[in-house]
Amino acid sequence: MQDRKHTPVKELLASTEVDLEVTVKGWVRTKRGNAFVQFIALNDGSTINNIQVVADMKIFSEEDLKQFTTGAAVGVAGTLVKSTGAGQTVEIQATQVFVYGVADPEKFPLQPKKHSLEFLREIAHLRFRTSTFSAVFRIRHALTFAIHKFFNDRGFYNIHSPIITGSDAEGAGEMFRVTLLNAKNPPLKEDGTVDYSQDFFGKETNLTVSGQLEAELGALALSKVYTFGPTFRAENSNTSRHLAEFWMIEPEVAFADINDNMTLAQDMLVSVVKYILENCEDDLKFLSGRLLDEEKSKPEAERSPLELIEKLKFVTENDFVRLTYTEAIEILRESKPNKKKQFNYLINEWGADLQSEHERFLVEKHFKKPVILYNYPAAIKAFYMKQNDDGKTVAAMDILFPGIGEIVGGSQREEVYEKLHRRITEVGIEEKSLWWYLETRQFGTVPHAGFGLGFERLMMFVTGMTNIRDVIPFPRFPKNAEF
RNA sequence: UCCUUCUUAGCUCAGCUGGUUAGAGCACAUGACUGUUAAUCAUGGGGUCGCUGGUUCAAGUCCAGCAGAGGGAGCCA
Repeated sequence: MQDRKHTPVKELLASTEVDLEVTVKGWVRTKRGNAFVQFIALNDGSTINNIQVVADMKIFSEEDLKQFTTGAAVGVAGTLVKSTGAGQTVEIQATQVFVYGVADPEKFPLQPKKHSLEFLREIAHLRFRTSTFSAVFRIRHALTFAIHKFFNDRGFYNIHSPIITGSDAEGAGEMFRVTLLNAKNPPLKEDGTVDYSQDFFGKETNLTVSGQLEAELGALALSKVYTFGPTFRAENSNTSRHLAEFWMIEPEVAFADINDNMTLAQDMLVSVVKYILENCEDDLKFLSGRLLDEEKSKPEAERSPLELIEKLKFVTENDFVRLTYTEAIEILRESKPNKKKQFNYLINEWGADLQSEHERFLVEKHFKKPVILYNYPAAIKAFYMKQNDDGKTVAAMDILFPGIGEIVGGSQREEVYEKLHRRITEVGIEEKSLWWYLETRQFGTVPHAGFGLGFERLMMFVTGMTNIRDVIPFPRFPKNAEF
């Protein structure tokens, strides 16, 4: 049995031929039956669907199947036949069985029943074995592939930006320090502060919070590049939308402005969602059903008006709304919740930062579709963004998705040396820490633009999972680095 | 970090205004049943009621602290 070649369950289920001798290897999901015949639902992760193994108890003894319990790893040889039962088209009439690894039913935590996502998060080493998580992680693979495919098809080059960075000026959030210095007794400088010149890199280093600045350097030679890698934020964020370690996609394009940037982001989102709709139908159907079940327990007002697949199609079939920050403020100021003072933060004047409740209102109530907001007040945005001619806004854009909020944040970058330099001084960043970034504005600078897409946020949208900790295999968040 | 809710069997939960031996469903074990679809039916075992302290004749239940989790907010992707 061990040396016998086996066929993935996915292929067996798709087979149009029957009466074939086949071998299958996988994990037992459930076993049921009686003294005369036993049915085993077997899954090998190649698909969400199980194959049914039928064991005629005239051939097998009870002892043979005793270890075929939920979670056990087994091999089965037999004949692929048309099923006489209702739940499946084909099944395997077993002639030989083998147990690779037992799973003591008294101790194996997964049962053939619904478990809470919170419980499964505590056993992340086993949650791959559930239908929900196998579906989520198959989709995670497909989405990764679709993103690389989209950029490759468009002539982008993938850049590997560094994970350990010596730059502390990205300003995207708190960083994780990378050091080999003795925490109890670090070398000190004369003024009593830690002397990082004696550390491994001879300077302070951290885990990256963004690959954007490095991507810009690549774009100013290769024209179109993107990064797709892990990023780290040491923020004490305890929400269902934040992780300490997450994956980000950051394209950067030379000779491009804010409008090109918005178009690229929209095209990318539509393209990858389409890819998932076309290639992950079974998994999407399962997740959609799961979501419907979950929503049944919610009050009607909180339920989503569209089921998962409809929601994805809605994105691929409708244009995103584009409007400026200024227009958004007008809409919000005149909105019912603002006039009735239902917002926690009322919108009174231009310049206010938009809160989640405002973004939600625009996306979920007012437009009811993805919204791209652009031309934000300079005061509430990062130093590297292109300063518009009006003297008060920058060419920044955010894409807001229903249920998730900000999924993309990007901008045209400031390519004029003097303007960038002035802004860096204004916000109080040490100029010499960004000498290399500034220097690109002195040698062959061009207008360029890019954005950052939170991969896990996109995963949440595509899978309908509502907690970001459930769309990454081993989530990292405050007080948790298990596994 | 702030607000709020929660923590009872392996899992999902019930346990009212404190009152004798803490319940259910699923899972598990045993038995029954000739094709099941998270099979069904019967019987059975299984709990230091998150941790520490307090109030009380009496605490799963009330109070305080701590820890963890959920939801919301801030920061953002």
